[in-house]
Order: sequence, then structure tokens, then C-alpha cells
Amino acid sequence: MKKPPNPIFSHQTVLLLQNQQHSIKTMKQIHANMITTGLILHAYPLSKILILSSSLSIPYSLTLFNQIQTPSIFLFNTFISSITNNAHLAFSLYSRVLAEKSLKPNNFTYPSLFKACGSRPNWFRHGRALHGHVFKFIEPHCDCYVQVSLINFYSVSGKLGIARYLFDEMSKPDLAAWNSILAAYCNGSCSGYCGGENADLSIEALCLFNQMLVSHVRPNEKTLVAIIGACADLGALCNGVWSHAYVLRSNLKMNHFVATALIDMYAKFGYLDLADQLFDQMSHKDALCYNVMIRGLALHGHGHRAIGLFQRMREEGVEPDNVTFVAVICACTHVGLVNEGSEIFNSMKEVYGIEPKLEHYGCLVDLLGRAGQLDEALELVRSMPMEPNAVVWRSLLGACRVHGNLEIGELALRHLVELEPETSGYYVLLSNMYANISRWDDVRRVRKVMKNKGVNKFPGTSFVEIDGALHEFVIGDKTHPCSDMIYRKLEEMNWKLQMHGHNPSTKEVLFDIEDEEKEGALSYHSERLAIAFALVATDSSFPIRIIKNLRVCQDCHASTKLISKIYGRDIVLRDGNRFHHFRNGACSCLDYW
DNA sequence: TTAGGGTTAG
Repeated sequence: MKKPPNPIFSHQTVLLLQNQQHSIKTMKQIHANMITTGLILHAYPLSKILILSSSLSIPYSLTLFNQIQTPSIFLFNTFISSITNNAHLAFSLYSRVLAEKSLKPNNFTYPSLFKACGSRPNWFRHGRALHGHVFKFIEPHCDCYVQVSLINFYSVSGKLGIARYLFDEMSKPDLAAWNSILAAYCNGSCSGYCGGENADLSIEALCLFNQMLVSHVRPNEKTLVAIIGACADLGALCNGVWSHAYVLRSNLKMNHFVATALIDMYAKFGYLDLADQLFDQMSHKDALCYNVMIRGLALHGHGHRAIGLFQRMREEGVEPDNVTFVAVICACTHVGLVNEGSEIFNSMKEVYGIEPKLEHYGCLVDLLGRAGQLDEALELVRSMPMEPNAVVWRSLLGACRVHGNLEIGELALRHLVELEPETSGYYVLLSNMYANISRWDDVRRVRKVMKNKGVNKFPGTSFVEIDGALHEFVIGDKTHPCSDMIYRKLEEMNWKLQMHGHNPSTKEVLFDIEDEEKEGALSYHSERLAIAFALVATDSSFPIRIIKNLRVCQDCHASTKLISKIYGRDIVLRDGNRFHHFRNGACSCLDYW
């Protein structure tokens, strides 16, 4: 016989709790009503008021919870899951569960707790201890939610290997599990916690996606957001366009997340018109999508359009955030709008109440430096409220090299050598700087310091990929088997083998391949030699792909930009951190210089 | 009839 429906579930107050948005005032009224009607004694309505009250006032919800005589594990789980952004409270509730003999944590207890751990820095050890509890109290393999929450916890804690192990342990990963592991690889490739393997992480994400399709798990919007991000990081145009097409043909929703990821991807590829089209189609534009579009425009040298979009953002009442200002000040830098950039920097605090961070000061140093205002840039570095990092000093150094200011350049290099003593490139730059003005004693001194410190043990190498084969070039290796061929070809093409530079009238590209007269000047960079090789060895229109074992230095960055513009060739430089995609004189990697 | 996991820029 069918049981009659329980009148509690159709009670007017319970329906009110479920169906409407409430203020603290109406929530208190409902609470009072529940006490008078006796509904407060029933677990289901109690769980609903707990969820509601914790979203409005944590102290109120805690008082409410503490009034429950003997809360069941169901009520503990409900309350813990509603306060995961308060990890301390979540864990104190969990310890009450452990202390109570009549209670035992279950499958529903752990996902929220792992979420709470992952959301706080330095809580890794708590999460790891909690993982032990999972084995003690439940059977983790039986529950997908627990497994996924563990994968996420380890991935946000930077333990991608453990996350992958747990994923591989799953006999039949569901959609959320696939999305978690894909996001883990994609976020890992962005945050850079895996050193030189970032690009490999994005490639692995694409491989995993392939496996997902093969195992007949149907991707959703979250999946595609991760994959589009991986394509953007890799500069994988074909895969990126395929992903866009997949969204359309699979009737996935072009929601905020998907659209923003696509805008970012097309902007990074340099397809600003496509990015702009998608941007215009977005019904509601938030700060995030403005940021990616502004950044995209700034990256590709459309500074004025970027600033125009920033104006539009303000006119439409969208509040800029700290990322917006990084993008806008960089846009000003690229078109030399020093006053506008400085004003925007000042408006951060005065108008928007946003305290400028290190990266904003870095942008301003770059803005002033590139405009040749080196004394002002140095003054700013000295007066900024936080300790300048290597990025800031590198900006200043870059400006000094462009504007030929040895004094400040030397100062910047000294700081860089101190901050990153293992980076041989700084010693090399310092040495070259002295060599350029024939201060040979200083050249020898720097070389001696290098030798004493044991830096530069590992020469920089670049690999250039031509027709699927990798050719290796080592910094300063004049005996490379390709060198003669490159020299001959370059001479045929009437290229000068000197310091890098560019003569717009003759279209000469000047490589600093070697200069015997300059004693002590280090010879050409391997990536430049590799590019030269690729240019002379292939006429195909495919991007020249170069893989480096050292960071792309400023010299190389500048000359590669130039070569991409003059020869109309896309060049992709991959270093330990990421891909730098050069197209028509612009590079889609702004964070370097 | 109740509770838990996965998405966007730097």
C-alpha cells in the first residue's frame, strides 16, 4: 500500500523556504514560525533553514545549529557543505562529528571538507590528513564525489601527479572527474608550478580529452572551457577552431565561461576580429570578458582600441578590477601614452579604491622606461611601497638597453644578478654591455665572477623543428654543422651578421651572429641562429617552431618580433614557461617585458 | 521526499 505523503514537505513554510530569495529579516520570521509550528524539530525543514541562514549570517546559523539537541550526520553534512568558504568552522564541525560516539562521517561529509582545504593556502597538510580519514571511515572507491573532490584538492595544492594517480585509479570516471583532471592540467600549465613542463601539460590535456571522447563520455561546457584554454596556451590554432566548432555543432551553451575562453584564445592567436565578434555577441559583459579583450588588443599593438574599450567598459558601468589595470597600462605602454597610463595608474586608488600591486608598478616602470623616462622609472622603482622583483628590474634593464643608459642598466643588472644569481643571461648581458663600450677590464671581471659562481655550466640550446626533424643549436657554437650553410645563405640574401637591428629601407635583418673584433662579447643566441636556419631552410608558410631550454631573453624577443614582421612569418618560441607566438611584429606573451 | 564533486583573464 502506498504511504500517504508527509504533510511536512507540503507545509507552507517549507515551500516558502525552498522557493524564494530571503533577507535576514524574512529568514528570522521563518525561523520563528518554524519554532511555533514545531517544524524546527524535523530534519528536512531544519536543513533548509540552516542552508539559508548560513548564506545570510554565519553567527546566526551557528546559534541555530547549536540549539539542535542531537544533530544527525545529515544535519552536520548539510551545515558543513553550506559553509565551505569558512574552512576553520567546517573543520571544527567535523571534529565534533569525530568526537561524538554516535556519529560517523560518511560519503557526504568529505567532498565539502576537501573543497574547504583546497580553497585555503597552506592547508595542504590538513587535507592530506583528511585523506587518511577517508580510508578509515568510508570506502573511497565506491564514491565518485569523494574521488573527484580529492582530485581537485591535490590539483589545486600543486600535486598534479597525485591527482592523476587518483584519476587513473577510477574505473569509470564520470563527466565531473574528466573535467577535474582536464582543469588540473590546464591550470597547471597556466600557473607554472611544474617548471619547464607547462606546454607538456597542455598537450597532455588534449590527449586526455581525446581519451574522454573515445570512452564515450560526452563533454559539456566545462570540458570545452578547459580544452580551449589548453589550445590558447599551446598556440594550437587548428585544435582551438575545432573546439569552437564542437561547441556549436554539439549544441553546447555559449555561456560566459565558454565565450570568454574563446575570446581569450582568438586574441592570443592574433585573430582580433574573431575575438571582437564573439565579444560583441555576449549579451552581458562582465569585467572578465572586458579584461581578455582589452588584453588581446594591447598584446597585438592596438593600444588605442584597448583604451577605447576601457572607456566603454566604464560607460557601461562595469567595474574594472586589478587585472583590467594591468592590461590598460600595458596598452598605453605599447602606444607610448605615458601621461594617460600614469593617470590611469593614479586613478586606481583615487577613483576605484584599488591598491596598486607589484604588477601595476611593474607596468608603470615599463611605461616610463620604454618612453625613455629612465630617471623617473628608476625613481618609481626606488619609491614603490614593496620590494621590486626581477620582472620590474628586467623592465628597467630593457628600457636602458633600448635607450642606451649604461648607468641605470648596470644598476638593474646588479639587482638582477642578486635576485636570480643562477641566471647566466644577466652576467652575459652585463658583460656585453661593458664590451660595447670597450670596458674590457669589467668584461673580464664579470666573466671571472661567472666562473667563480659556476654559472653558465649548461649552455642555452634551441631546437628548431623543420619537417618534423629537430635541429639543435647551442649558444656560441660556431662549429655547428649548419653554421656554414646559414652564413652562406644569409650572405646570399644580403643579411648583415652584426648586432641585431633593422634597416626598414633595405629590409636588412641584422643578427649578432658573431663579431670577432669585440673581445669578450658573447656570440649569437642560439634561438636567433635557429630562426635564421629555419628562414633559409624552408619556404613553407607554417610557423617556425623553436624549442628552448632557457627563457626567451629580451634581445631574442625583440629581434624575433622584428623578423616576424619583416618576413611575414609566424614564429613560435617555446621556452620553459610558455609559448610566445610572434605575428606581424607583435607577440602574444606580454608578461615578459 | 533530505546532504557532497567539475568552468573564464593575470
